[in-house]
Amino acid sequence: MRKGDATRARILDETARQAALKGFGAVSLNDVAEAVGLSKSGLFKHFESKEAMELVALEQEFDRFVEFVWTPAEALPPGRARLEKIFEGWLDWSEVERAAGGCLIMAASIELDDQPGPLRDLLQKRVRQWRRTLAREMQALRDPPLPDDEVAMAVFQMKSYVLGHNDARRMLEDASARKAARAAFGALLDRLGHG
Amino acid sequence: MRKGDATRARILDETARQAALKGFGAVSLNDVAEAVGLSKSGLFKHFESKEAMELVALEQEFDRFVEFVWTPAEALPPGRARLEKIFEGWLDWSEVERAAGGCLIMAASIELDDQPGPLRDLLQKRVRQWRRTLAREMQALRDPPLPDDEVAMAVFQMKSYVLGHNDARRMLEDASARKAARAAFGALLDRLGHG
DNA sequence: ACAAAAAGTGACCGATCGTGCTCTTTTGGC
DNA sequence: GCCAAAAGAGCACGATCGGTCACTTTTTGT
Repeated sequence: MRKGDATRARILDETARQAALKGFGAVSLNDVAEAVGLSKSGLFKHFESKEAMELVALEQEFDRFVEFVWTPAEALPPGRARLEKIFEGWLDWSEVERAAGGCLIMAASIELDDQPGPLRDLLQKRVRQWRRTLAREMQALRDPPLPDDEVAMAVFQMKSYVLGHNDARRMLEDASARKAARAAFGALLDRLGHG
Repeated sequence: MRKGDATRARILDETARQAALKGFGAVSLNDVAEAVGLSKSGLFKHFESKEAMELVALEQEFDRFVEFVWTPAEALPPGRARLEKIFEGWLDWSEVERAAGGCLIMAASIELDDQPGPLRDLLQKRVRQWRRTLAREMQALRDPPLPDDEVAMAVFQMKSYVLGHNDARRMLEDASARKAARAAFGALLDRLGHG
């Protein structure tokens, strides 16, 4: 069964890649199968349906995100340095990840925000979970900790800058996007720091 | 020929509605035709291809955006009040517009950012144009005007908050999204005001 | 080495995709 | 009211969609 696991992993990779590029709705089983060197029916030995395949691919993408963005930051002590590490890792992720397709999570968030189903449910669950993680890190910035609504506002702004960076970088092709995002986030931390 | 124009307008409306809901790639001529009460082939009397139809629909969506967000603000004198009006109008647009589908422009930006073609070209052109408009308004905030890079940063943050609001509102279903966006933008204007 | 289980193929299904064609109905200018 | 032109219907096309099934090949545990 080890051979099968490797194939399964390649299928999931390719699914995530194509979903980031063209959207989940536009992923074709034929294209995925061809890209991994399988026949279309071969896919069904690993997943019972296209939707099930996409669900696992999205789940795996979140795991990869956590490992890429969170795990390196976890080594640092809670506080500003850790938050900056998270932020930089997040920007890296949306630039580097999946080669040309951009961040699958952001793309899926917009594509699925009005299409009920298991994909949307998973997305909502994990994105909320990530937001709680960010809130916890924000609270570690100050002692005594910030009130909840101020933390929520800070998290809102942090995520906004990541989204803005993605938009500026990918759609506008603005080379200074990262500088702007970094400056905005730094200023946010400054404000929180000596409030 | 007036009858034809009315039908054409309904086709474009429906195309934009479905594109906002499911993405341009997932719009089906059959669905559009059915929704406007036409046969599929009837669509081709108004547009020579699906892509041409989508292109006009997107163009019209930008015109609508300008009228909805910019035109009401234009009545106010340049400065903070006008910028606040723009920002509020922008948030309204992304909440109200197209009923359930969210803002087509944001959705298309993410869907098409890596898919070359006329749709992407149009998108890029109009989004850049809108950004220049915002920059001009930001410059009117101070006398002497802000340096260009500070203006660019302010525009970056403004758009980021709109994107963040959209994400929080639609994906996270966070009822306080608007409050957070408004607070963040107000603070940005404060910083710019007495810099 | 051998059998069982897993992995993968190819043909095929009904549905739907975008699009072209011919034909009929409707509309607007005179 | 007539007539050309515009608007639209209906059908069929080749391609592709997700998915099934019977069959063959490969891998794995023993």
